[in-house]
Amino acid sequence: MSDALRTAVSRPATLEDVARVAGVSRSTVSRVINGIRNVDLEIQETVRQAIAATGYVPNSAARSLVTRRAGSIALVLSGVAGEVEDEDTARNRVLTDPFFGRALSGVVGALRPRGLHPLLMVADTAEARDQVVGHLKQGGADGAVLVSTDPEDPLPSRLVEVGMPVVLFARPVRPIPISYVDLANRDGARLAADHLAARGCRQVAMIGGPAGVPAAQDRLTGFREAMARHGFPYVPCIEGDFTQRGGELAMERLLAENPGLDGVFAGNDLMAQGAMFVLHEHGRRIPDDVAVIGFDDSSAALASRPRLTTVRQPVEEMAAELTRLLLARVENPAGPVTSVIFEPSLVVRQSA
Amino acid sequence: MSDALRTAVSRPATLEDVARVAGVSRSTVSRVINGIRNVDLEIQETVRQAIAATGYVPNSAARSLVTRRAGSIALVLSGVAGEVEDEDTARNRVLTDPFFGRALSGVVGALRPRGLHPLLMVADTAEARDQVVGHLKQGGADGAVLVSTDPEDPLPSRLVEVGMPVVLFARPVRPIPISYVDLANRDGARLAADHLAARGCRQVAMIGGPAGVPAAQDRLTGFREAMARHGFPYVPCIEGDFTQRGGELAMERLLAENPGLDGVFAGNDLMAQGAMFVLHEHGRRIPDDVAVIGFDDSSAALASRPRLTTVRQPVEEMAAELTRLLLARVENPAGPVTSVIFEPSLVVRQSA
DNA sequence: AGCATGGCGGAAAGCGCTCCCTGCTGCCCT
DNA sequence: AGGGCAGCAGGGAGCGCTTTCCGCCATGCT
Repeated sequence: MSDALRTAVSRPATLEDVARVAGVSRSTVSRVINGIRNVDLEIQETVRQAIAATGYVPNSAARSLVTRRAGSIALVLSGVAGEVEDEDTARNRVLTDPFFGRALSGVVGALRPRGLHPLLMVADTAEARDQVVGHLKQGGADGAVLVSTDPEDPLPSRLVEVGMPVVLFARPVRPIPISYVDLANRDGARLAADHLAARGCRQVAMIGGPAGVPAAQDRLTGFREAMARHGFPYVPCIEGDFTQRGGELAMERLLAENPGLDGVFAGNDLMAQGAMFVLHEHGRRIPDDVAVIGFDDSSAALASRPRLTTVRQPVEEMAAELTRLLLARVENPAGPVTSVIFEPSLVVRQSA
Repeated sequence: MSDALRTAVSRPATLEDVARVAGVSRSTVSRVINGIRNVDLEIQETVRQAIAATGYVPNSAARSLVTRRAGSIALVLSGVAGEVEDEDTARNRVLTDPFFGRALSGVVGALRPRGLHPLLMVADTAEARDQVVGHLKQGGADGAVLVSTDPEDPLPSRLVEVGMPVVLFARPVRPIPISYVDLANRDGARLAADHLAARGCRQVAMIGGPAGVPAAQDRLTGFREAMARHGFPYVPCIEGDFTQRGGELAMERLLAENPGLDGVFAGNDLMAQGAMFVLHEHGRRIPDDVAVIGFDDSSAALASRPRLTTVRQPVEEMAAELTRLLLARVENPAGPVTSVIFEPSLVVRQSA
């Protein structure tokens, strides 16, 4: 026994070692460790002691080899390369975006109870995408949670084609058999419109997200529809790129074209923040002269002054649910493709 | 051949399959894939074609089993549990912190050329820490980059003890044999002090980080020393917790105790931002009435109005270097323990 | 011409684990 | 009282890969 202990120090203990110490076979030890089926209680105890004595930890590579399970899932950030910026800057922008942090938090939270951890992959170039596909095919992960910023991203369909369990944050542009979570974006936009109208705003405008992004389209459509119901048939909209800088630029133009503007709805909080800065520079008081509503309820909403009234998107819960969807698919790849749509809510603070 | 191709479709191709198609042995194929040693060029070509034809991808579990390399490294965020907040909130705060995003970006950037990806682990509870240690011992990752917010975090020494390649972001409180990167925090604080003094500030104060954090201590010491050289023997300091809210609270107190204050140095940008809000509420103009300097040069610095003058910490480069340090250690565990100290720089914008 | 030399490919031994299959024991049912 | 039939433990195959060892052949030397 002391011999067994000694070898355990030099070389990591194996099942064989534990079996020898416990005086049973490998199979029995394996049974105790995994689905404890058909093992005498007394023997179980002996084995457990032997495990403790040897300091045994199962080797995950060996286990993966036979079970064909990696025991990890990939979190892929895809299609993030801007056209002008370089790779590093683009990666940086995405990873620093509060949205990403919240999504990550949700994924981690959902994975934790299963003892799993996400493998973080950034697929911002064609080469990186190949690498991701390769890694998953190698069995480097059992499935992937995809957060794609580019609606034309080829990765989702590629992964679905190779039979990988994949789920998507946000509805895909083209219908493909894939589970996803999304937000009822139109409803969110309606919430904002109703609030602005109730405040008595008579000349509102929107700073939209990139035209190609479905969520951005839905927010615009929803906003315009709701405003139309309130008697405002046309709402001007300038397209932004979901960054603060983009919001500033859009606001400048909006203000130039509509000096009498008294309400702004931005496609996300970052752009709303940019808009508020510009409004401030132009001497407009918020919310007295111009009311501003954002979208997301990210940390930026609380970190701005005045504090931003915004449409809350429960990103953490959405990411957690998405992860659960993936896990279900990993368990049962033939299972149904499902999607869950979350309802937004309006968080009223000071800006509107 | 068509038969070989057909089976390759149903079941992932193995080395054996490739060997059969190429008409060589497993060993040869393996040699071609890895360190191409002693293989005839013509045969290499044949093998490569066979690989392409079968769509072969090496199974990483099998490879790991024999090479004893996981082919991934862990990025561990440790000791993040606040005392009052719940687990989810704490995790959220850390993952949403711009500092984390930048660090992550650096790690990913350094890993990319090697075709590696980080496994993200959050070790905020004792249980989670055990899980991390377990996972690493199982061979789930070849090493770990540790970003620890709590200076008393037991994880670094625990991992060093079990012989895991580990590196640390920021100098450990107690000296342990571990490679790390850090910033010359005192120099950074001096930069801020010199700038404030040069502006003609006569009554400056500081909003420090948590007293237990070495970096926070260094920034305070460095600032006080430099201010003393400028003829200001005492600089009041209120401790914050590196959050915007903490900065607001500290600023309120500072203002109450030193109404004539005309310069503030905050231990990080988030707190500086909070301070600016409070200053604004109290009718102080920035930088005319009160000059404000932050620390980090995070995205928050650019996202605030006026734009924050701050001490830049090259987090991305530091994280990248740290990752390289880890990789070196994984390659050669007996190698020397090294640490790299980065120099900060002052980024002058509008707030000071 | 014969022998050492070295480049090159194949055979086979595992890496540590899971899981199927077999065989043992003790019990119940007929 | 004998034949099954659970319940439980062990033997062993094999997951897909790397790597050592060995033997083959062609070359260069004496």
